[in-house]
Amino acid sequence: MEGTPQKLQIIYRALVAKYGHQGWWPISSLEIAGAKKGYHPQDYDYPKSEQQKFEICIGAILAQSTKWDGAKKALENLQGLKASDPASLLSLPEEKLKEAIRPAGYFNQKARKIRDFCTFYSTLQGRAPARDELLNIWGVGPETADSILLYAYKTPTFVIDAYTKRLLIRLGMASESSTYDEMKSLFEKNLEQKYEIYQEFHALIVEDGKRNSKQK
DNA sequence: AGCCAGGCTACCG
DNA sequence: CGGTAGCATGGC
Repeated sequence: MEGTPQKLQIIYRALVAKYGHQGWWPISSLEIAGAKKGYHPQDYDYPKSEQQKFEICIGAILAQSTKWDGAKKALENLQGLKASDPASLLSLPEEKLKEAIRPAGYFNQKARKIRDFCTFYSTLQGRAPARDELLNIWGVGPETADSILLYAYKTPTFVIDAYTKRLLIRLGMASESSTYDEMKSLFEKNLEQKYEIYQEFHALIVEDGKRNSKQK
């Protein structure tokens, strides 16, 4: 794979040129402060607080197979209930939790996922989770685990989602049968292993994917 | 009015 | 293993 590194770097630069720096992961407190949609372009220091870090984790679960707006509304509802930390979430009655996260869809499953995640998160005592630990949580698969590691913990692990797979197939760099880990290592082996680049690249791919699916 | 979102689990052969 | 139904809401 001689041309692969250059290919990915060229795509990356082209996407930055086309859409500009994205500033993922969106953070609700920034939106309140006036940042566009809660994004923070070219500031890679987020999350800057424990609360923001936790919000990214829950947001990653809520955003599974759903539009971000729905996940965002769910996060806002939880904040309205003052349930933005593991202990508060765990003490929330089951029905209250489901009602709050309803806009994110799959609320029965996601309620369990959030509860299980909170239980795990509480055992961390502030340390970063290992990827395998995340994957052992019910409801956390590879994309959610990598999103949490990349955006909440600044770990240089690449996130593969449906848009990424479509892009790679379109570029002839993957096939329908390519596995998650194959595609993930394609990026990780051919790019500088910097979390800033991984964060930006994934966000750009999603932006590109959304626009392409809209116009067609 | 259907289709599909920034997936994952369970269960099938 | 690979393939797929089921999960649910909301916007277009």
